[in-house]
Amino acid sequence: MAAQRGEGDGVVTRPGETGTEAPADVRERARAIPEAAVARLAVYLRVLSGMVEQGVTTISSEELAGAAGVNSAKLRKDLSYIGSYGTRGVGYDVEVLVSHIERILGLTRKHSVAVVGIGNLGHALANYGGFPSRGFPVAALFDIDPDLTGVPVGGIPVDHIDDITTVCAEREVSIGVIATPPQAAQAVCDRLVSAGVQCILNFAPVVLQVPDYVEVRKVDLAVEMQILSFHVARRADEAAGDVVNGIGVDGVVIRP
Amino acid sequence: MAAQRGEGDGVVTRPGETGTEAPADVRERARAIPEAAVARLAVYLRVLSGMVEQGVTTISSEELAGAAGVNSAKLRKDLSYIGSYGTRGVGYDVEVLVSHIERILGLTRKHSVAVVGIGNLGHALANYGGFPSRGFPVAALFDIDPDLTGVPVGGIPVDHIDDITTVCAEREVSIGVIATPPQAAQAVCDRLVSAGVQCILNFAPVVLQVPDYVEVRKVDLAVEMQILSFHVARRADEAAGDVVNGIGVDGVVIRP
DNA sequence: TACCGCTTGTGAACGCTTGCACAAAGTCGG
DNA sequence: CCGACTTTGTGCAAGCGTTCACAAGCGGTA
Ligand SMILES: NC(=O)c1ccc[n+]([C@@H]2O[C@H](COP(=O)([O-])OP(=O)(O)OC[C@H]3O[C@@H](n4cnc5c(N)ncnc54)[C@H](O)[C@@H]3O)[C@@H](O)[C@H]2O)c1
Ligand SMILES: NC(=O)c1ccc[n+]([C@@H]2O[C@H](COP(=O)([O-])OP(=O)(O)OC[C@H]3O[C@@H](n4cnc5c(N)ncnc54)[C@H](O)[C@@H]3O)[C@@H](O)[C@H]2O)c1
Repeated sequence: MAAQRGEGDGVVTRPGETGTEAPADVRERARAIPEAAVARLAVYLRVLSGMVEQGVTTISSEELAGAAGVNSAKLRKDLSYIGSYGTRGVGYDVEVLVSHIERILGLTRKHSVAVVGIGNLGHALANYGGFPSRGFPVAALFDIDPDLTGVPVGGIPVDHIDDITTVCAEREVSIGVIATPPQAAQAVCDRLVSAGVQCILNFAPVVLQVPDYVEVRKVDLAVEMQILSFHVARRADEAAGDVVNGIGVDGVVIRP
Repeated sequence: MAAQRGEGDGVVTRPGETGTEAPADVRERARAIPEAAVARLAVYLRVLSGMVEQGVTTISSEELAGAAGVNSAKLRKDLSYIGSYGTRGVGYDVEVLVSHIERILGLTRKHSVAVVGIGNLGHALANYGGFPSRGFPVAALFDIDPDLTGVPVGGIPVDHIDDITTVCAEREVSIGVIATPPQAAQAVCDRLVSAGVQCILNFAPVVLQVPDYVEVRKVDLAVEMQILSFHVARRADEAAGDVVNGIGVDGVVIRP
């Protein structure tokens, strides 16, 4: 059972398995791409797509880094993971970069998405135009409520959860999105996995148990809020603690 | 202008500034809490809250780690950042742990939330019961659409975006949530900051520019999808590349 | 052609995070 | 009261990720 990855996670790169070390082949010098870099590549791609629309043809690492909110050295290192497509003294060709990032992220293929749980959040997701436009067509919607079955949401009729296996197979769903109440999330997850879905995006505030070969990412908004809350508290402590040499109200040093 | 933190970010802990080293005070031995640990503490808190409801009074690091999907050593280290509240040979008192995590995360105070942009996503957020129940009451809703002004959503009437400064001050909003179209996000962000909001959760797929003292976290679902897509591609390459010693179709080694 | 200035790509250092392994410390049964 | 067993808390080492700094490379110019 693999734990899912999520927002606050630090190191998530799969470590190269030691032990069965393959011979030092020349081709082995190419590196695996750190997951943190993958996440940033997706951001660069979005920024670059905007650049293309504005008619920008060339961009330097400094400019792109500024637009993406990262350090330019980090940006160059991230891009170096996918190859050397820049021109020294000039910068990067925007369209070339876009196509290479898309290739690495596997966006040359379409990835059909299924949303399970068509409540408040599920409706918003089904209606969201940002998924199809970025290569993730929403191909199926599921709910347990029989009153919803057949009702079109965002142009797609809702199927009953019991049909999940056949429908997912028919429509070649590769990504499942869980937007059910937390109590139902694990069961829904299990059904998605049985249906052959190997990538899951989970909005329910529960830790899902899945086989190792399934990739789970979670989005927990309450956790995001709590991290922000921590920073509010940190700031308050800082302000109050300045007079006592940086010691927070609870005796915990916030900034050493 | 500080870049916002988000899902895939790795190291986000503010490094202790070297140079002006304060005298080695006894109280200084306490450590700052790494941001990665803060995110996990929020998860532990959620799991522990569930335990309380189930009537569990004591839990070992092994059990809690399993329920939270992390290594038990990591869990113990995370908990050690906030103090020593376990009993050797027994485990942790669930309620004690809950209260201490809540204290560290600043949840003893209520943090009022304002949602800006009451469209598909804004409606879902306003109706979501998970925020108030975890200490984040939604105190204000804003939209630019005059037809929405005054309409109650999730029990709260929508205010016009032009009133953001006065309303946020009146209701002591400390967290702003941006759910507007991307084109409007930066302007909305600027207005929130002017209104004194120092913590922002951004759903719009844009990189926000904010002053250093403002904390931004972003949730970009398309980026999440693209990370999943990368793993799909990785897997496909792995399967295809097994015959050529782990080399992906593009010559990029996915798993060395 | 030779030089100059600019930008990329990357080796190396540094610091954070993780995971191991174990002493310390407490409980429980006898 | 003691000894065996359980579990915490943490020093330490290894692994990643970030950042610095600079040689290498390219276009433009004289
Ligand atoms: N609404 C939000 O803004 C928001 C924000 C963050 C997280 N979440 C989380 O997302 C999830 C959904 O939230 P929501 O507000 O949309 O809830 P909701 O109650 O509005 O919708 C849940 C839907 O899931 C369906 N459902 C229940 N059990 C099911 C099952 N076994 N199989 C298939 N469908 C099932 C229900 O019929 C309902 O339509 C929850 O876990 C919630 O914690 C929601
Ligand atoms: N719907 C989703 O599931 C989803 C998922 C991921 C990301 N997002 C992002 O969230 C944002 C909102 O998505 P949505 O689907 O709810 O869009 P939407 O068009 O349904 O709603 C946007 C709302 O913002 C309001 N608005 C526009 N300009 C404004 C301004 N200057 N000030 C205040 N309000 C303003 C509009 O009146 C509208 O009510 C977008 O940036 C989108 O990319 C949405």
